[in-house]
Amino acid sequence: MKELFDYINKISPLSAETFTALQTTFQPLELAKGDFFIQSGVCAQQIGFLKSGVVRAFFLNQDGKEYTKQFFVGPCLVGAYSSLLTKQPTKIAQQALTDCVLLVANYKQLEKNYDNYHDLERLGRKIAEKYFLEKEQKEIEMGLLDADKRYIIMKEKFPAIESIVPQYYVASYLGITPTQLSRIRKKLKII
Amino acid sequence: MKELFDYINKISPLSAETFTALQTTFQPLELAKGDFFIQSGVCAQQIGFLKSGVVRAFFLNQDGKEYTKQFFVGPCLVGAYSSLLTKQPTKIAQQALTDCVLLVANYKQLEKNYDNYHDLERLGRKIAEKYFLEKEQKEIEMGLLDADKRYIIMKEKFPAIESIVPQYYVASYLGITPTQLSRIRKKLKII
DNA sequence: TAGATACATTTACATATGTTAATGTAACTA
DNA sequence: TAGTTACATTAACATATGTAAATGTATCTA
Repeated sequence: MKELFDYINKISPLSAETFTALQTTFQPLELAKGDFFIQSGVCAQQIGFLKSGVVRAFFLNQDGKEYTKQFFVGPCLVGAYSSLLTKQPTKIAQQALTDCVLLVANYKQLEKNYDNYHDLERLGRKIAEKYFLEKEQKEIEMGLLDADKRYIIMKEKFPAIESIVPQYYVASYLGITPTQLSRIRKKLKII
Repeated sequence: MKELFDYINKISPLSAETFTALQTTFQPLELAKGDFFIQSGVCAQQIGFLKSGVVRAFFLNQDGKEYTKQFFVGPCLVGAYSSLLTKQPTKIAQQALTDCVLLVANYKQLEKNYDNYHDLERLGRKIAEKYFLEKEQKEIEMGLLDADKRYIIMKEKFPAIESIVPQYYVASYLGITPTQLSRIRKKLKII
């Protein structure tokens, strides 16, 4: 539980009282490699704190084409955030790429506490703002940069990712095919 | 001021008291077509409520290439949100594409009120969450869809946009060149 | 060790998109 | 009205990326 406390406090500090109220709603959970934290099509109910492991969030369209939205590398929060917010079924699935250790909580229960704990509401705001900043960054990259530049940026952000996840997931994160990623890697090696 | 009140209440209702406190920080502002609400490179200080008019937010990279992140069609909020959050100079400029009527407020002053008014903090959370949802949607479109599909989606979302803004801004919103947009339009007309 | 499995790379060709420059078109202006 | 300005379209060619299939390369397993 200390890891969660430390992680949260870096985003927005909570009073001891608030954290105690929060604490009781979190339960331990373990995922084996390949397990889903959440499947596409269901309404998200849980938010998770990923203590260790790697999870990928991905979108699968009607043609069977996948887009890997994000890699979560613990410690961080996981969960189908947009589904939690909208109460609609999630279009984005989240799957463990390695064995994972988590703490999970029912999001509705957390939300209820917003009324009683102003500092928790602030945490909620800070988290939403943080997520917005991340999304905006990636949006700019996708709109403005070629895949090879996006690849370089990704390697700076997650230097180890290629040794953890298969190359076709990396390609899908970049919005390209494994073939094209192969070409880019080759090109960058030569340069 | 009523328009602002109505707009905000749809996102998250405020008490009369909170809204009164808020109200005093907003001042009227008019922008002529072509004016900048905020220039790239400066620290954003103001958040604006766009009563009427169209503003575009865009990113300009070192090569002089532009990416139009967003069209704001009033009534809605404008402002370099990421710069307001991070207190760093904005990389994203915002420019009036038509004459605009706004109410503007100093963001720091608003932020101060977060401490005193829980419902304002909630509004801040709801706005951040709303922005996140929009960004995530666009991210998926950019990662998964061809430009012609993105064009069709954009037309559904802003049916009038092409009659308001020049075509090269639309192209830049889609992450393509005017040339390519011209081809897509032609293709879609034939089909 | 031989085969199977899972993934990565390469090849050949097709399509989407970019670049540059020419041409078209409408609205404004002297 | 003729020229100018601002923008859109088109043309010709180059590059980035996709698709499908073959090949390469580890690692696992019987």
